[in-house]
Amino acid sequence: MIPRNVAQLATLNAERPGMDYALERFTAEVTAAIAATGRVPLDVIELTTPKANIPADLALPMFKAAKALGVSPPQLAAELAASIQLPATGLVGSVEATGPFLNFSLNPERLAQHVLATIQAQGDAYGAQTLGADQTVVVDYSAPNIAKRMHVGHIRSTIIGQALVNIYRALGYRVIGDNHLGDWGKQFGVVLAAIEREGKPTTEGEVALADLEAQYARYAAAAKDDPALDEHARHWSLRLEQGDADARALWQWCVDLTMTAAQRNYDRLSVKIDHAYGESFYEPMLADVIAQAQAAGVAFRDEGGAVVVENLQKLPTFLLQRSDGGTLYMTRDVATIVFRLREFAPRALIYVVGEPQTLHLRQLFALVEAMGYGAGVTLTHVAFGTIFDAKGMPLSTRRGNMVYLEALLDDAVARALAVVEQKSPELPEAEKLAVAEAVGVGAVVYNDLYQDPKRNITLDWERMLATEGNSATYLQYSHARCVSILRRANEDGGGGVGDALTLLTHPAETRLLKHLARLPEALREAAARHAPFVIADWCYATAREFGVFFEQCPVLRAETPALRGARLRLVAATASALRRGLALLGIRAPERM
RNA sequence: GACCCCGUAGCUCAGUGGAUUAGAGCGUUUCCCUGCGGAGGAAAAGGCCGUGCGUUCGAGUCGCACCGGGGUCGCCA
Repeated sequence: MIPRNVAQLATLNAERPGMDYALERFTAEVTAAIAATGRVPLDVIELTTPKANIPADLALPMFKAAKALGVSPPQLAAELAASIQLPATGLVGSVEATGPFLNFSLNPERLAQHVLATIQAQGDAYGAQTLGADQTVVVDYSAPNIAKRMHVGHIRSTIIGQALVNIYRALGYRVIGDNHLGDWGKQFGVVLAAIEREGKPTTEGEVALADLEAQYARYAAAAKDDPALDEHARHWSLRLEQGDADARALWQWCVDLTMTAAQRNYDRLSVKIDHAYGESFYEPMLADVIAQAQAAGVAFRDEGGAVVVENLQKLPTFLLQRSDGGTLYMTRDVATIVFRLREFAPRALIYVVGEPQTLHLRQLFALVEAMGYGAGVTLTHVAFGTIFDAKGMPLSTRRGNMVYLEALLDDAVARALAVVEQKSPELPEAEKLAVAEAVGVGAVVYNDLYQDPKRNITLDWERMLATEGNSATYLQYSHARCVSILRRANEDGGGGVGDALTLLTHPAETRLLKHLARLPEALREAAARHAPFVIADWCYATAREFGVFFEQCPVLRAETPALRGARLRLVAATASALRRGLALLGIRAPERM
């Protein structure tokens, strides 16, 4: 649904007023100039971005066109280079034939003017687009279990999901985040029975949740040897499903306790989820789902009484209802999709769920389609890999190596605070704490977002909390340096003279400007691939280019006041854009650190 | 047994069909503070892109088969 081809994008952008980013305009100008020659059929114009070692910003490979015209690619390239007319005041600086390629370069002066004006005008919204206007996307993410602490199993869904929400919003989509709480099913009966047996924990917050987990574990262990306990737990879950007031009240108490604790984690992670309907919400719709599936002929009741779905797109057989009449999470997931389609009329439904659930979601999507709900909506599973401990073992409560989200954040912040104390002892205490919070939490978030979500992650404290290289800290540090320069410029009495942005033609300046200009494109790619790491990559490349610029181009002591003014504008834009990129990932950017 | 994901530098990762040099970071070895924040910058060394066939003018990228790692497969979520 999101075009990937650059030429397509140029066309698309031209049709959308209000979108006039430098690289899109550059591409449109190049496309128009090529078309104007009348030599190349429009349908073979496929512009590509040359590799870094090629001194050009856009290339037209001539292979296809040359074949169609019966000439050699280098010959056609040379011919076009000689005859093409470039707009005099546009962003295209030059065109050159290099072998079988026609290479186009940006005009540095006009690029500088365009990019800096855009970033300054857009501020915190830099990169905003209208691509998704009038289209709704529902993102299903986080999904903690009620009466339990959030652990590393939820952190990936939460962080990746929120980044995707931010990215889609930036593209203009109406995005609805839904927290599909694990608050139902047979296991919740055990929670209630355990509380009945041992009483509500008198502790608070995460500690109370830990107590509930312990109660749960004791009850489950006892029930192994005592069928009566198991039966009692089942009875509690039944009371819950039938709306028993006491059961419902106790359930609500658990939900409130869990969500209050979760909210503190969400606040620290800059996570805000629009809804939290949870599995329980769909209870009244389940009978209808089962009936519909049978009516549609995709499910049938077998001899044992279970409702079965088989031979669906060659997928393994699965159940929609247990033989004892109970429903399954598949049943609730179908109901959830039906509800979301009716309630939000989305164009796409995105599930940010772990890779082990791939088969379940394939079955779910196939079933929903077979029931006739597939039209006009794209169902996507953004599968993320598993987190292992330093020894490569899966994390589990039983194994005793489980890592809980709050503890993880606290630990990361404590370590960051030690670094802040060492590097910046002059900061006020309150600011030290704030910086440590941003740096520590940022490290945890970035550790999850800097690479493809599909990959498994091995928990490595040293790497996660790295303060150099491709790390959150490096990005935050780059931002703080920008702000520092701007602050000192103000203290010196003013930002410099005028806005002679055409002076920004030093190679380091031009490279930085080109990277800044790429954020809109990075946003589209990140959305199309459901891959926040594209934004992380952009942030990192920007910080690196700024680092080079910082070494090579003095700002406050620039050769002339005009150049100083222009460079200050570039620094301000870098700070703003970097802050924007980090915000998309849910990472805060302190002014000092 | 079937299906899904992964395999690129010692380690962690980008590279989603096109240019005689496959890119980063960490680690290793060297440099750079009489210039704005050294949580920086520059340089070097380090690769039969898991293996083998194929498709193509061209394959890290596409197809098939193997090998290695992770995962899933009717009454849990």
